[in-house]
Amino acid sequence: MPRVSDKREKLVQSAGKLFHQVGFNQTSIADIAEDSGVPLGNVHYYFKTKADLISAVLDHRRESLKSWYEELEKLPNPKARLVQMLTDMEAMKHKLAKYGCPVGSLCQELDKERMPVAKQADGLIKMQLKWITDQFRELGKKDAEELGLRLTTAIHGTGVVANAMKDARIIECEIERLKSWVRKL
Amino acid sequence: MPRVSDKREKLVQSAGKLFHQVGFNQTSIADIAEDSGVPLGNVHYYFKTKADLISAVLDHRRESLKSWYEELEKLPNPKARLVQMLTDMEAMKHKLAKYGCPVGSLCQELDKERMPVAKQADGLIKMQLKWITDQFRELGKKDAEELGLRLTTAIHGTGVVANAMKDARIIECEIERLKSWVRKL
DNA sequence: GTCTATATGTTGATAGAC
DNA sequence: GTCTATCAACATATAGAC
Repeated sequence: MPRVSDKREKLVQSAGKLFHQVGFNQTSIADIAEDSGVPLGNVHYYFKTKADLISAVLDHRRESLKSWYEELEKLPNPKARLVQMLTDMEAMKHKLAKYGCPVGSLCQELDKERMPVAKQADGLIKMQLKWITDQFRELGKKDAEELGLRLTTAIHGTGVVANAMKDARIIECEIERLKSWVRKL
Repeated sequence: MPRVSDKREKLVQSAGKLFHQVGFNQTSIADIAEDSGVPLGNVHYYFKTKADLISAVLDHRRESLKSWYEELEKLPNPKARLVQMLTDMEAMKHKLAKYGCPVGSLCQELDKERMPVAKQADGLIKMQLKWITDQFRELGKKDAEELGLRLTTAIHGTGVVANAMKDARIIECEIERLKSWVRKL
C-alpha cells in the first residue's frame, strides 16, 4: 500500500533539481510538473504559488545543510570537520562546475527579485558562514570571524569561477589548497 | 546640434544597469525602454532580440574592463596594479553589497540559459583571471596560476557573500586582507 | 528613423468536473 | 484529492503608418 501521497515530496525534489540546473526564472511550473510526473493542474493543490514552491525547496536545503553539519560534528576535532566538509564538496565538483553552487547561484538570482524568499535563501549562506566560523572559534582562534569569512568566500568564489570556466579542476585545485591551509592552522 | 542618435547608447546603458540591479530575466524590454526614454517599439530597430541587447551590454563590459586594465597598467609595478585594482573595487562596495558583482551575478544567471551569450559572459571572468594571473607572472612568481586563481575566486566569493548578507563591511574586510596579502608577496 | 498598435506565445494561477 | 480546461497577464517580437 503506497503512502497517502508522496507527490509533494516529488515536487520539491524536481523543483530543487531544476532550480539548480536551469534557474528559478527559467523553470516553469509545467517543467516541474513534467519532471515529477505530477499533472500540471495538481501542482497548485500542494503549492498555491511558485513562491511557495521555492520556499519549500529552501526549507529542504536548510534541513539538508543542518543534517550535513550534524554529521560533521560527529568528528571530535573542528579541524577534521572542516577538512571533511571540503572533501565532501570536492566530491560534487562536476555538478558544481556544470551548474554552479546550488545555494550561491540561487541566492544571487533570488536577491534580484523583490520577493521575501530572497531572505530565506540568504539565510542559508548566513548559516554556512556561522557554522564555519564556529569551527574556528572552537579551535580557539581569536580571529575566528575573519577566518570563517575567508573560508566561506573562498568556497563561493570557487563555485562562481569554476562554473564560468566549466572546469572541475579549478574546484579540485582550490579545495586542495584550502584543505592544506586548514590543516596547517 | 545633437548627435544623429544616442539612443542605442542609452539603451545599452539602461539595460546594463537593470540587468545588474534586477537581473536579466526579471528585466523586460519595456522596462529598458522606459528607463532609457526610448519608446518600446523603437527598441527593436536597434536590437532585433533581447539576446542582442545582452550581447551589446557584455561587449560594453568587456571594453570597460579592458580600459580599466590599461589604466592600471600605467603603474609600473604589478603589485601596485593589483593593490589599485582592489582599491577601485572597494570604492564600489555599497553597490556590490546591494546588487552583487555585475559580472559574476550575470554569469551565474546566463549560465543557466541555453543561449550563446552565456559564453560571452564567462569570457569576462576568463579575462579577469588571465589579467590577474599575468600580474603574478610578471612579478616572477612560479605559481602565478595558483595565485591568480586564488585572488580571482576570493574576489568573486566576497561578492556573493556580501550580497547575501547585504553588508558592505564584508567587502571592506576582505579587500583589506587581500591588499595586505598582495603587498607581502 | 520613429513610434503606435498588435500579433503570438508563454506563464502563473483558477474553475470546476470527477 | 485528482486532473482537464482555461483564464488573464505579461513578454517578445512584428507590421506598418508616419
